[in-house]
Amino acid sequence: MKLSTKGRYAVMAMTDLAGHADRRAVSLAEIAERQQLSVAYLEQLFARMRRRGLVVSARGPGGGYRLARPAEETTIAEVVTAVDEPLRATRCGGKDGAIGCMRGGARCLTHDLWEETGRQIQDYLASVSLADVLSGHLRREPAVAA
Amino acid sequence: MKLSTKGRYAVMAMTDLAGHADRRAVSLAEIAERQQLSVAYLEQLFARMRRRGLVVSARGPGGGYRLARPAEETTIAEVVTAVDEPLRATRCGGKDGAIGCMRGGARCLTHDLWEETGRQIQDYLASVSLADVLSGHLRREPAVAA
DNA sequence: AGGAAGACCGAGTAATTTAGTCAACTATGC
DNA sequence: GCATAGTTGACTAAATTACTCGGTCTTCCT
Ligand code: FES
Ligand code: FES
Repeated sequence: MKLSTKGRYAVMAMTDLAGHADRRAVSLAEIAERQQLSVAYLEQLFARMRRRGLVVSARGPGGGYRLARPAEETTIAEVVTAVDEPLRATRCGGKDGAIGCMRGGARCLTHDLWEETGRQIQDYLASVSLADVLSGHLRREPAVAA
Repeated sequence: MKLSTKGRYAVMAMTDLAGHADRRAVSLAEIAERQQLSVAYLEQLFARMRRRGLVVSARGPGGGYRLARPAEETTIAEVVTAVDEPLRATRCGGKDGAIGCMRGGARCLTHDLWEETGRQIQDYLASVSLADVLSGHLRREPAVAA
Protein backbone atom coordinates (compact mmCIF):
# COMPACT_ATOMS: atom_id res chain seq x y z
CA MET A 1 0.00 0.00 0.00
CA LYS A 2 1.11 3.52 -0.49
CA LEU A 3 -0.44 6.09 1.83
CA SER A 4 2.05 8.79 0.79
CA THR A 5 1.61 12.47 1.52
CA LYS A 6 0.70 12.84 -2.12
CA GLY A 7 -2.37 10.75 -1.53
CA ARG A 8 -3.11 12.71 1.61
CA TYR A 9 -2.95 15.99 -0.25
CA ALA A 10 -5.25 14.65 -2.90
CA VAL A 11 -7.81 13.71 -0.27
CA MET A 12 -7.47 17.10 1.42
CA ALA A 13 -8.04 18.86 -1.88
CA MET A 14 -10.99 16.68 -2.77
CA THR A 15 -12.56 17.20 0.60
CA ASP A 16 -12.15 20.92 0.20
CA LEU A 17 -13.71 20.70 -3.24
CA ALA A 18 -16.61 18.67 -1.94
CA GLY A 19 -17.22 21.24 0.75
CA HIS A 20 -17.16 24.31 -1.46
CA ALA A 21 -18.88 23.11 -4.59
CA ASP A 22 -22.23 24.82 -4.54
CA ARG A 23 -23.21 24.63 -8.17
CA ARG A 24 -20.26 26.67 -9.51
CA ALA A 25 -16.81 25.33 -10.34
CA VAL A 26 -13.90 25.76 -7.93
CA SER A 27 -10.53 26.96 -9.21
CA LEU A 28 -7.26 25.42 -8.11
CA ALA A 29 -6.15 28.83 -6.90
CA GLU A 30 -8.93 28.78 -4.31
CA ILE A 31 -8.02 25.35 -3.05
CA ALA A 32 -4.33 26.20 -2.99
CA GLU A 33 -5.14 29.23 -0.87
CA ARG A 34 -7.28 27.36 1.62
CA GLN A 35 -5.14 24.26 1.95
CA GLN A 36 -1.76 25.99 1.70
CA LEU A 37 -0.55 24.04 -1.32
CA SER A 38 1.06 25.22 -4.54
CA VAL A 39 -1.17 25.50 -7.60
CA ALA A 40 1.45 23.74 -9.71
CA TYR A 41 1.34 20.72 -7.47
CA LEU A 42 -2.43 20.59 -7.41
CA GLU A 43 -2.46 20.62 -11.19
CA GLN A 44 -0.56 17.37 -11.16
CA LEU A 45 -2.98 15.76 -8.77
CA PHE A 46 -6.15 16.92 -10.47
CA ALA A 47 -4.88 15.92 -13.89
CA ARG A 48 -4.78 12.33 -12.73
CA MET A 49 -8.11 12.49 -11.01
CA ARG A 50 -9.69 13.91 -14.11
CA ARG A 51 -8.35 11.03 -16.19
CA ARG A 52 -9.89 8.63 -13.73
CA GLY A 53 -13.19 10.39 -14.04
CA LEU A 54 -13.42 11.63 -10.47
CA VAL A 55 -13.76 15.29 -11.40
CA VAL A 56 -14.79 17.30 -14.42
CA SER A 57 -13.11 20.53 -15.50
CA ALA A 58 -14.18 23.77 -17.14
CA ARG A 59 -11.68 26.09 -18.75
CA GLY A 60 -11.66 29.80 -19.11
CA PRO A 61 -12.67 32.52 -16.66
CA GLY A 62 -15.03 31.26 -14.00
CA GLY A 63 -13.83 27.75 -14.76
CA GLY A 64 -12.38 25.20 -12.43
CA TYR A 65 -13.22 21.75 -11.17
CA ARG A 66 -16.25 20.06 -9.74
CA LEU A 67 -16.99 16.54 -8.62
CA ALA A 68 -18.07 14.17 -11.35
CA ARG A 69 -20.28 12.32 -8.88
CA PRO A 70 -21.88 13.35 -5.60
CA ALA A 71 -19.62 13.33 -2.56
CA GLU A 72 -21.44 10.33 -1.15
CA GLU A 73 -20.43 8.19 -4.10
CA THR A 74 -16.76 9.08 -4.31
CA THR A 75 -14.60 6.93 -2.06
CA ILE A 76 -11.23 7.67 -0.54
CA ALA A 77 -9.85 4.54 -2.13
CA GLU A 78 -10.57 5.96 -5.56
CA VAL A 79 -8.83 9.21 -4.77
CA VAL A 80 -5.74 7.56 -3.35
CA THR A 81 -5.31 5.03 -6.13
CA ALA A 82 -5.85 7.78 -8.71
CA VAL A 83 -2.77 9.71 -7.62
CA ASP A 84 -0.61 6.96 -6.20
CA GLU A 85 -0.94 4.63 -9.13
CA PRO A 86 -0.44 1.00 -8.20
CA LEU A 87 -1.57 -0.38 -4.92
CA ARG A 88 0.93 -3.18 -4.76
CA ALA A 89 1.36 -4.64 -1.33
CA THR A 90 3.31 -7.74 -2.32
CA ARG A 91 6.91 -7.51 -3.37
CA CYS A 92 6.55 -9.63 -6.47
CA GLY A 93 3.52 -7.71 -7.67
CA GLY A 94 1.71 -10.90 -8.58
CA LYS A 95 4.14 -11.58 -11.40
CA ASP A 96 6.22 -14.72 -11.22
CA GLY A 97 9.28 -13.17 -12.80
CA ALA A 98 11.34 -14.84 -10.09
CA ILE A 99 12.93 -11.46 -9.43
CA GLY A 100 12.48 -11.29 -5.73
CA CYS A 101 11.18 -13.68 -3.19
CA MET A 102 9.45 -15.99 -5.59
CA ARG A 103 11.83 -18.81 -6.30
CA GLY A 104 11.35 -21.98 -8.25
CA GLY A 105 7.76 -21.10 -8.99
CA ALA A 106 6.28 -21.22 -5.52
CA ARG A 107 5.26 -18.00 -3.85
CA CYS A 108 7.01 -17.18 -0.64
CA LEU A 109 5.19 -17.78 2.62
CA THR A 110 4.48 -14.12 3.16
CA HIS A 111 2.94 -13.51 -0.24
CA ASP A 112 -0.60 -14.23 0.86
CA LEU A 113 -0.16 -12.14 3.96
CA TRP A 114 0.66 -8.97 2.05
CA GLU A 115 -2.00 -9.61 -0.48
CA GLU A 116 -4.58 -9.92 2.27
CA THR A 117 -3.22 -6.84 4.01
CA GLY A 118 -3.57 -4.81 0.86
CA ARG A 119 -7.14 -6.00 0.48
CA GLN A 120 -7.86 -5.04 4.07
CA ILE A 121 -6.71 -1.45 3.57
CA GLN A 122 -8.43 -1.18 0.24
CA ASP A 123 -11.68 -2.39 1.74
CA TYR A 124 -11.56 0.13 4.51
CA LEU A 125 -10.76 3.10 2.31
CA ALA A 126 -13.42 2.02 -0.13
CA SER A 127 -15.95 2.11 2.69
CA VAL A 128 -15.36 5.80 3.38
CA SER A 129 -16.74 8.50 1.08
CA LEU A 130 -15.79 12.14 0.78
CA ALA A 131 -19.07 13.00 2.43
CA ASP A 132 -18.13 10.83 5.41
CA VAL A 133 -14.85 12.66 5.88
CA LEU A 134 -16.54 16.00 5.51
CA SER A 135 -19.05 15.18 8.21
CA GLY A 136 -16.57 13.41 10.47
CA HIS A 137 -18.59 10.23 10.08
CA LEU A 138 -15.85 7.65 10.22
CA ARG A 139 -16.93 4.10 10.61
CA ARG A 140 -15.42 2.51 13.65
CA GLU A 141 -16.17 -1.17 13.86
CA PRO A 142 -18.73 -1.77 16.62
CA ALA A 143 -15.95 -3.50 18.57
CA VAL A 144 -17.46 -6.80 19.63
CA ALA A 145 -16.66 -6.58 23.32
CA ALA A 146 -13.07 -7.14 24.42
CA MET B 1 1.71 3.22 8.06
CA LYS B 2 4.93 1.96 6.67
CA LEU B 3 4.80 -1.43 4.99
CA SER B 4 8.27 -1.04 3.49
CA THR B 5 10.31 -3.86 2.05
CA LYS B 6 12.38 -3.71 5.20
CA GLY B 7 9.34 -4.76 7.17
CA ARG B 8 8.61 -7.45 4.64
CA TYR B 9 12.11 -8.86 4.93
CA ALA B 10 11.81 -8.90 8.67
CA VAL B 11 8.63 -10.93 8.46
CA MET B 12 10.18 -13.30 5.93
CA ALA B 13 13.15 -13.85 8.19
CA MET B 14 11.02 -14.35 11.28
CA THR B 15 8.78 -16.79 9.49
CA ASP B 16 11.83 -18.72 8.39
CA LEU B 17 13.11 -18.69 11.93
CA ALA B 18 9.80 -19.89 13.30
CA GLY B 19 9.79 -22.72 10.83
CA HIS B 20 13.30 -23.98 11.46
CA ALA B 21 13.69 -23.53 15.19
CA ASP B 22 13.59 -27.02 16.57
CA ARG B 23 15.25 -26.58 19.88
CA ARG B 24 18.62 -25.32 18.58
CA ALA B 25 19.43 -21.74 17.61
CA VAL B 26 19.40 -20.64 13.97
CA SER B 27 22.29 -18.60 12.57
CA LEU B 28 21.78 -15.60 10.34
CA ALA B 29 23.90 -17.30 7.69
CA GLU B 30 21.28 -20.02 7.40
CA ILE B 31 18.45 -17.58 7.02
CA ALA B 32 20.42 -15.50 4.57
CA GLU B 33 21.01 -18.59 2.49
CA ARG B 34 17.39 -19.69 2.45
CA GLN B 35 15.82 -16.29 1.93
CA GLN B 36 18.48 -14.87 -0.38
CA LEU B 37 19.34 -11.89 1.78
CA SER B 38 22.69 -10.54 2.90
CA VAL B 39 23.86 -11.43 6.40
CA ALA B 40 24.83 -7.82 7.06
CA TYR B 41 21.32 -6.66 6.37
CA LEU B 42 19.79 -9.32 8.55
CA GLU B 43 22.02 -8.25 11.42
CA GLN B 44 20.43 -4.83 11.29
CA LEU B 45 16.94 -6.25 11.41
CA PHE B 46 17.56 -8.75 14.16
CA ALA B 47 19.34 -6.21 16.31
CA ARG B 48 16.13 -4.22 16.50
CA MET B 49 13.98 -7.22 17.09
CA ARG B 50 16.21 -8.36 19.88
CA ARG B 51 15.93 -4.96 21.56
CA ARG B 52 12.17 -5.27 21.37
CA GLY B 53 12.36 -8.68 22.98
CA LEU B 54 11.04 -10.66 20.04
CA VAL B 55 14.07 -12.91 19.77
CA VAL B 56 16.91 -14.03 21.99
CA SER B 57 20.46 -14.55 20.81
CA ALA B 58 23.39 -16.84 21.62
CA ARG B 59 26.93 -16.03 20.61
CA GLY B 60 29.82 -18.25 19.71
CA PRO B 61 29.89 -21.37 17.57
CA GLY B 62 26.54 -23.09 17.34
CA GLY B 63 24.95 -19.84 18.39
CA GLY B 64 22.26 -17.86 16.63
CA TYR B 65 18.74 -16.68 17.24
CA ARG B 66 15.55 -18.21 18.46
CA LEU B 67 12.09 -16.86 19.15
CA ALA B 68 11.60 -15.36 22.57
CA ARG B 69 7.99 -16.49 22.60
CA PRO B 70 6.16 -19.23 20.73
CA ALA B 71 5.20 -18.48 17.15
CA GLU B 72 1.54 -18.33 18.09
CA GLU B 73 2.15 -15.39 20.39
CA THR B 74 4.29 -13.23 18.13
CA THR B 75 2.27 -11.00 15.85
CA ILE B 76 3.19 -9.50 12.51
CA ALA B 77 2.41 -6.06 13.87
CA GLU B 78 5.16 -6.47 16.46
CA VAL B 79 7.70 -7.50 13.84
CA VAL B 80 6.86 -4.66 11.49
CA THR B 81 6.87 -1.95 14.12
CA ALA B 82 10.13 -3.29 15.53
CA VAL B 83 12.05 -2.60 12.32
CA ASP B 84 10.06 0.27 10.87
CA GLU B 85 9.98 2.36 14.02
CA PRO B 86 7.09 4.80 14.07
CA LEU B 87 3.71 3.90 12.72
CA ARG B 88 2.56 7.39 11.95
CA ALA B 89 -0.33 7.57 9.56
CA THR B 90 -1.27 11.20 10.07
CA ARG B 91 0.85 13.98 8.68
CA CYS B 92 0.97 15.98 11.87
CA GLY B 93 1.92 12.96 13.97
CA GLY B 94 -0.57 13.91 16.65
CA LYS B 95 1.46 16.94 17.60
CA ASP B 96 -0.12 20.32 17.15
CA GLY B 97 3.08 22.04 16.13
CA ALA B 98 1.11 23.75 13.39
CA ILE B 99 3.78 22.58 11.01
CA GLY B 100 1.66 20.99 8.38
CA CYS B 101 -2.02 20.84 7.85
CA MET B 102 -2.98 21.78 11.37
CA ARG B 103 -3.71 25.45 11.33
CA GLY B 104 -5.06 27.68 14.02
CA GLY B 105 -5.35 24.81 16.43
CA ALA B 106 -8.03 22.76 14.72
CA ARG B 107 -7.06 19.50 13.12
CA CYS B 108 -7.65 19.27 9.41
CA LEU B 109 -10.66 17.34 8.21
CA THR B 110 -8.61 14.38 7.11
CA HIS B 111 -6.79 13.94 10.40
CA ASP B 112 -9.29 11.51 11.86
CA LEU B 113 -9.43 9.58 8.63
CA TRP B 114 -5.72 8.76 8.65
CA GLU B 115 -5.72 8.02 12.31
CA GLU B 116 -8.51 5.53 11.84
CA THR B 117 -6.82 4.03 8.80
CA GLY B 118 -3.65 3.45 10.76
CA ARG B 119 -5.63 1.78 13.50
CA GLN B 120 -7.31 -0.43 10.94
CA ILE B 121 -4.02 -1.72 9.55
CA GLN B 122 -2.53 -2.10 12.98
CA ASP B 123 -5.50 -4.12 14.14
CA TYR B 124 -5.29 -6.48 11.22
CA LEU B 125 -1.57 -7.11 11.49
CA ALA B 126 -1.92 -7.60 15.22
CA SER B 127 -4.48 -10.32 14.55
CA VAL B 128 -2.05 -12.42 12.55
CA SER B 129 0.70 -14.45 14.23
CA LEU B 130 3.84 -15.97 12.79
CA ALA B 131 2.23 -19.35 13.18
CA ASP B 132 -0.70 -18.18 11.07
CA VAL B 133 1.58 -17.12 8.25
CA LEU B 134 3.52 -20.35 8.47
CA SER B 135 0.40 -22.42 8.16
CA GLY B 136 -1.26 -20.21 5.58
CA HIS B 137 -4.07 -19.55 8.01
CA LEU B 138 -4.95 -15.99 7.14
CA ARG B 139 -8.12 -14.66 8.59
CA ARG B 140 -10.48 -13.42 5.95
CA GLU B 141 -13.43 -11.61 7.46
CA PRO B 142 -16.56 -13.72 7.14
CA ALA B 143 -17.88 -11.06 4.76
CA VAL B 144 -21.30 -10.17 6.12
CA ALA B 145 -23.25 -10.53 2.89
CA ALA B 146 -22.84 -7.71 0.36
C1' DA C 1 45.86 -20.98 24.77
C1' DG C 2 44.33 -20.04 20.34
C1' DG C 3 41.40 -20.09 16.53
C1' DA C 4 37.01 -20.10 14.35
C1' DA C 5 31.96 -19.24 14.46
C1' DG C 6 28.86 -16.03 14.93
C1' DA C 7 26.46 -12.13 17.25
C1' DC C 8 27.09 -7.00 17.80
C1' DC C 9 27.77 -2.06 16.54
C1' DG C 10 28.06 2.33 14.07
C1' DA C 11 29.10 4.83 10.26
C1' DG C 12 28.78 5.37 5.56
C1' DT C 13 27.14 5.07 0.63
C1' DA C 14 24.23 4.26 -3.46
C1' DA C 15 19.98 3.99 -5.39
C1' DT C 16 15.23 4.96 -5.56
C1' DT C 17 11.29 7.56 -4.57
C1' DT C 18 8.91 11.70 -3.51
C1' DA C 19 7.71 16.23 -3.50
C1' DG C 20 7.56 20.07 -5.80
C1' DT C 21 8.77 23.49 -9.80
C1' DC C 22 8.76 25.58 -14.41
C1' DA C 23 7.71 27.01 -18.99
C1' DA C 24 4.98 26.69 -22.83
C1' DC C 25 0.33 25.54 -24.80
C1' DT C 26 -4.80 25.53 -25.34
C1' DA C 27 -9.46 26.61 -24.60
C1' DT C 28 -13.08 29.89 -22.94
C1' DG C 29 -15.60 33.93 -21.66
C1' DC C 30 -16.13 38.94 -21.67
C1' DG D 1 -8.05 39.99 -28.16
C1' DC D 2 -6.85 39.74 -23.63
C1' DA D 3 -7.22 37.77 -19.11
C1' DT D 4 -8.41 33.52 -16.78
C1' DA D 5 -7.73 28.97 -15.92
C1' DG D 6 -6.91 24.21 -17.19
C1' DT D 7 -3.24 20.91 -19.77
C1' DT D 8 1.07 18.97 -20.59
C1' DG D 9 5.61 17.19 -19.94
C1' DA D 10 10.07 17.53 -18.51
C1' DC D 11 13.00 18.69 -14.91
C1' DT D 12 15.32 19.29 -10.13
C1' DA D 13 16.03 18.91 -5.27
C1' DA D 14 15.34 16.68 -1.19
C1' DA D 15 14.41 12.80 1.56
C1' DT D 16 14.10 8.13 2.39
C1' DT D 17 15.44 3.39 1.74
C1' DA D 18 18.06 -0.33 1.10
C1' DC D 19 22.24 -2.16 1.70
C1' DT D 20 27.48 -2.49 2.74
C1' DC D 21 31.73 -2.39 5.31
C1' DG D 22 35.19 -2.69 8.98
C1' DG D 23 35.89 -3.84 13.23
C1' DT D 24 34.70 -5.77 18.15
C1' DC D 25 33.26 -8.88 21.56
C1' DT D 26 31.85 -13.82 23.10
C1' DT D 27 31.77 -18.40 23.31
C1' DC D 28 32.88 -22.99 22.06
C1' DC D 29 36.21 -26.55 20.57
C1' DT D 30 40.69 -28.60 20.29
S1 FES E 1 5.56 -11.56 -2.13
FE1 FES E 1 4.92 -12.69 -3.89
S2 FES E 1 6.32 -14.42 -3.79
FE2 FES E 1 6.99 -13.25 -2.06
S1 FES F 1 -3.29 15.14 9.74
FE1 FES F 1 -3.32 15.96 11.77
S2 FES F 1 -4.10 17.98 11.40
FE2 FES F 1 -4.02 17.21 9.35
